[in-house]
Amino acid sequence: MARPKEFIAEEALDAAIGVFREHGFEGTSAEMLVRTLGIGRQSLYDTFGGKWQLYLAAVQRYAARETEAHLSALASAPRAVDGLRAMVERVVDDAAEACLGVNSICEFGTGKPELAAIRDNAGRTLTRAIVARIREAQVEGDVAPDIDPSSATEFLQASFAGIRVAARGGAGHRRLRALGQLALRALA
Amino acid sequence: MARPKEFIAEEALDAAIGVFREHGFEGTSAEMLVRTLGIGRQSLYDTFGGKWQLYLAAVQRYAARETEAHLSALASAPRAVDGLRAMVERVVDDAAEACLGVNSICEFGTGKPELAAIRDNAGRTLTRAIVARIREAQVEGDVAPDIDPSSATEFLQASFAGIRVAARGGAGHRRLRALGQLALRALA
DNA sequence: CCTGATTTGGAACGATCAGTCAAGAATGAA
DNA sequence: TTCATTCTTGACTGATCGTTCCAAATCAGG
Repeated sequence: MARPKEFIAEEALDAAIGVFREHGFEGTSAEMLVRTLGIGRQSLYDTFGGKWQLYLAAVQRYAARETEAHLSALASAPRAVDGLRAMVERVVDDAAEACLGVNSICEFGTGKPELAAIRDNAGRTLTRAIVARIREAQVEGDVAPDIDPSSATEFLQASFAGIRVAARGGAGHRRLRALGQLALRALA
Repeated sequence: MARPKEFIAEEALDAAIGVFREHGFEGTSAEMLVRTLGIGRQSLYDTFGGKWQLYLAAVQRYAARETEAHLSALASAPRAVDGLRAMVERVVDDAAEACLGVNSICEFGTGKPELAAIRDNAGRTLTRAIVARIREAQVEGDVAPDIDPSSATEFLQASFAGIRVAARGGAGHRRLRALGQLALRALA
């Protein structure tokens, strides 16, 4: 039909995730994006619409990837508590890179409905999966029966945010692991 | 000798804290500051030096206030564990407003040494106080003896960050309280 | 009352911002 | 090959950024 694009939109999106997670939305300029994505200015605007839309798309993609990684770890062991532990350990191991989710929450809070909607949608599936796994672990005797599974799930997710903020603040892998272990201890 | 200032630097700083904690550094413009602080542009630059220096001063002052509030809650009860609980509950109660500390960590990470230095200095005193109170609580039998007090302290601080991120993401007071309770449970 | 010192507010600065335009380059279909 | 269509490139836009300059205003000391 006509000239094909010289880049792959998804790869560009991945590069955009890398910039936004490190510098935030306001801290990222259009020129940084053009340089990092390796595409022309006009291509960027033609393909993604603008800086804000690109940001939303990046958060969306990041949330999907992150959810998948969480679910995968969660299901990686037959015993529920081992799945929970694997999920925590993956967060610890990957915490060296800033989390775009935490970043977007801190930067915009609940002020941008479109952004909050992306986060909520991505979080729903994960939340359900964690709740289910905690219930399992309660049946298996690895999580205290008096704990509300929903609260425990929110606690784990908050702990992930805490671990990631700590990592962003300079905490090393050793300390992060201790944080993860203590978070799990709260459920025992 | 000459014309006195028409504003009080510390009050202006408090106003600056209010703007920065809500919009971050990059998200705050000089005009927003001028309007919110209620002082002239030139007065702002004469008094504080510039946007970045004002930000550093705001973080500094915020860190001092926050540290004091933590220490006060920590010492508010004779029994150590009650002091720890009071500290957690204060964080929960004040989480409706964004935390400038968490914000600055998320926005800049370890990239700005001057900023990291402010945080580290403010954190040192608090960390020592929490460690001491946790040791006390261990002696009193309220915190498990096999827990490393330093790790537990870092865990509590990370939990504060988690609670604050959750609040910024829209979690209500009820949920935040559950997070705080679970964090304390990890120490028992 | 002056006079020297300092603050103040508004205009203005160059730089950079996100976003657009136009013209050339590259493609597939006819 | 030719043509219509799309993509790419780089110059360009008005707006806004943080910051500075300057003149008027306001004080304290003599």
